[in-house]
Amino acid sequence: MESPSWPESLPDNRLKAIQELTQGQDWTTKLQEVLWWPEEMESDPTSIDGLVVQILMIPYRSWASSCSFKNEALELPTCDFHSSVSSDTQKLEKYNDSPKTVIPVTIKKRSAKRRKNSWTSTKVTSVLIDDGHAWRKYGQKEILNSKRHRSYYRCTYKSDQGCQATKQVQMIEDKPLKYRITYFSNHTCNNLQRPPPIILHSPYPRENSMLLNFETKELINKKQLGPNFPSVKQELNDGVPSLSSLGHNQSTPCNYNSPWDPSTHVSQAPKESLSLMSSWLDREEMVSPPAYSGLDHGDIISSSSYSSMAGTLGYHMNPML
DNA sequence: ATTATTTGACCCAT
DNA sequence: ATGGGTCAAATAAT
Repeated sequence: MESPSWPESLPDNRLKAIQELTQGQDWTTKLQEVLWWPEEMESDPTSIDGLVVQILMIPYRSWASSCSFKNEALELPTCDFHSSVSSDTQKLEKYNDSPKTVIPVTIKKRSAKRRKNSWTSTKVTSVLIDDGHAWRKYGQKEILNSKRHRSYYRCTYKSDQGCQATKQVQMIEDKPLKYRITYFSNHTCNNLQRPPPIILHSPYPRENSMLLNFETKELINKKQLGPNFPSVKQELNDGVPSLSSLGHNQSTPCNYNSPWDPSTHVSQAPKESLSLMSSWLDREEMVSPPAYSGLDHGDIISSSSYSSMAGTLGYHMNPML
């Protein structure tokens, strides 16, 4: 994975922590994809398991990487990076040694064009799946050489939080029904108005509604769980669970001297699962332009993908399962 | 010039 | 009041 260009003045351990978090964001995005479109992924359950373990290890590893600061707080310049996302519309003008430096940005007043080198991900699906994000349709157009229109969606929180995520939905076939869904840019918003999409819906919910049990690696029909199965919202605090809610239940207070080790709470993935994971990561359809890691600086901390996945994982820490 | 994409005002449902 | 869809116009890319 190619790391973004960080200021040279950042200490190695801080850079490492940043890279750990960046890697975690990338993995959670991939795990989200396999959960949203399991029929398109030839993934082995053990590879999912390994991926989950790796993701859960991220807070621990990034903490371990940064703990050599001892009494120095880990002051990642999240807000500054967030506003310094490299794009046509935002220009980084200055960055000096201090992580607290406020980076002046120039915002172009109006651009009707998406940045050329933005991250994209394309999926073809027979059902329009609720991907867990809030979208607002902002346009629809008949496309040349196609009988069917293309719909344009932007993140609901674009005005609130400046989230640049957009998606396009276009029907490409009637029989069998097929839609091409193209996502542009990662979500940078923190809002999770709806539960993470661990419950997968289709037009035929009785047949396809299911849950993924990380411990047994089995897909469970929702109806098997009965009507009292808790909703995700019960586990979330303001939609975004804290790390402590991820790693500790109520009866296990956080001990900062011995950080929670997720590998002891989730069935340990065999080493082979990591290689399996790598193999299907190679197959997945993320499309990134050259020399672009698919991550904006701001994604490292505030990625909704990470938050969403954190919610998902927190949910499955519920003893109900 | 043509086409694709985005903005912003407007309308409607809740 | 608020949120989401529609649509004409503006803007960018080719």
